[in-house]
Amino acid sequence: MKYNKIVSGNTVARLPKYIRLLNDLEQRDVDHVSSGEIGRLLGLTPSQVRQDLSCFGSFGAQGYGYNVPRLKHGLQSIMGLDRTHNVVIMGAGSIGKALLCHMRFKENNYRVVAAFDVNKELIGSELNGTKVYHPEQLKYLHEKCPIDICVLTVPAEQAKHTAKTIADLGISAIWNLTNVDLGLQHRNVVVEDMHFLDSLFSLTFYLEEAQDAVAGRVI
Amino acid sequence: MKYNKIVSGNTVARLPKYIRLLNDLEQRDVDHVSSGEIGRLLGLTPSQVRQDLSCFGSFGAQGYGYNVPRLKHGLQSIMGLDRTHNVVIMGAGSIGKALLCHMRFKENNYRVVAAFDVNKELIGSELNGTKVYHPEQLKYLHEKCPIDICVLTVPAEQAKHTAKTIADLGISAIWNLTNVDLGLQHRNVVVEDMHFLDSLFSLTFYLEEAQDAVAGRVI
DNA sequence: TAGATTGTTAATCGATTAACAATC
DNA sequence: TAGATTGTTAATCGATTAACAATC
Repeated sequence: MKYNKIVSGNTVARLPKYIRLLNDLEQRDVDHVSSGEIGRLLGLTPSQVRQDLSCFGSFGAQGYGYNVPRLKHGLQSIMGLDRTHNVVIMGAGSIGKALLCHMRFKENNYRVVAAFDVNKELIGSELNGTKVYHPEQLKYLHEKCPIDICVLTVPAEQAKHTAKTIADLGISAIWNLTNVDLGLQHRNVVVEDMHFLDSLFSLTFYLEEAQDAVAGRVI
Repeated sequence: MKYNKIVSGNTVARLPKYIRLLNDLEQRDVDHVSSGEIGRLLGLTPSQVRQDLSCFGSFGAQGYGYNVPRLKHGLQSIMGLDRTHNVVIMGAGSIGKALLCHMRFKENNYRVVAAFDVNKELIGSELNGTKVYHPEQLKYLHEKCPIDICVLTVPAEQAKHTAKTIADLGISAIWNLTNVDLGLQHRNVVVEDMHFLDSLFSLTFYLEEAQDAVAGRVI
């Protein structure tokens, strides 16, 4: 994929929101949309929308806007969502299980190849059609069927160690849901953190701030 | 809480990371730490750390740095984490259950008052010590015991409707884990989104980008 | 005291917003 | 054609980084 500009992290974080909106519009049979309308629906300025999209090429047409399916497919291709990615779940505790049952992996072109857990009662069983293995099997699985993304849902104490194992095997992406900073030294592994507690703490901060404002205290 | 400066969203997003680090340091009996050391451990510049902290007052001492417990308690107080917040879980599906079992709510001063679900088999049961009610009970519970934070883990189709109900009841914070943009009009409700798919999509983008770079393609 | 490190002011860098020629 | 809207360049705004006096 060839880009026109350097893509900022903020832009990348907005791409899924564009895709989400475009899916909505497509389902409602809207065939085209302007940057102004996209902005209105997502709380962005028209300029921002056009700047974001122009990082990846020219999707629109003057006087008309953007063709919804075309832009959607364009963005999906840019994000790699049109290719199938092999995924494994490390840790079949309740968060792992919840993801297995409720994340629309298949619909979004992710193939959940296996789950891994040290719990002997789980090993050999199936969770929503995905078989659970002992973690030491990961190496063999990866050799047989290369893993693109490891979803890390092990207990916090095992997070760093498991992450290192994954990175050492040469798996290139970790989706980290452990609320632990992995602190990996590997250059060639991409990590995306989803820290539940961090998010809840931020919410709490804003809640307190809003209540202070109502109480008339100085902010 | 009185602040020196306007606190940017980026700064707020970093506060939980400081707290996480300070907890670590406290457990290892480190009694003081410099902005340089904090920066090294979190991948920030010393300046950035000092700028962030100076939004909330003067926690440090020249030539010494920051006292770990003092800074930790200071930040916790600023974020409101030293006060107890009443929480309910809307939607006791597998994500709701996973949160009930694995989020350290209690240890972090959140009191999970109740869970709500339309599933008749769940109503009346207990999940990890939390009783499940029919959603229409929320109103009465909130009158009896004011809810600070609603955790939204209902299916996507019900997300917007449930959010509106919550906001109409006057509950001031929603932690949204539904992968849906709620689009609330209420000014006085604080929403924090945790979009699983958005996060996975961002990871996928970076993975593709990294692979393109390895393949020597132009970026 | 001398070295270390803060809090804050100034400089730089990057992201957002505005403006506008091109054109559907 | 006239109105609408793009893609891009320039202007503005905000966040990060650097510098430094104050001082533990």
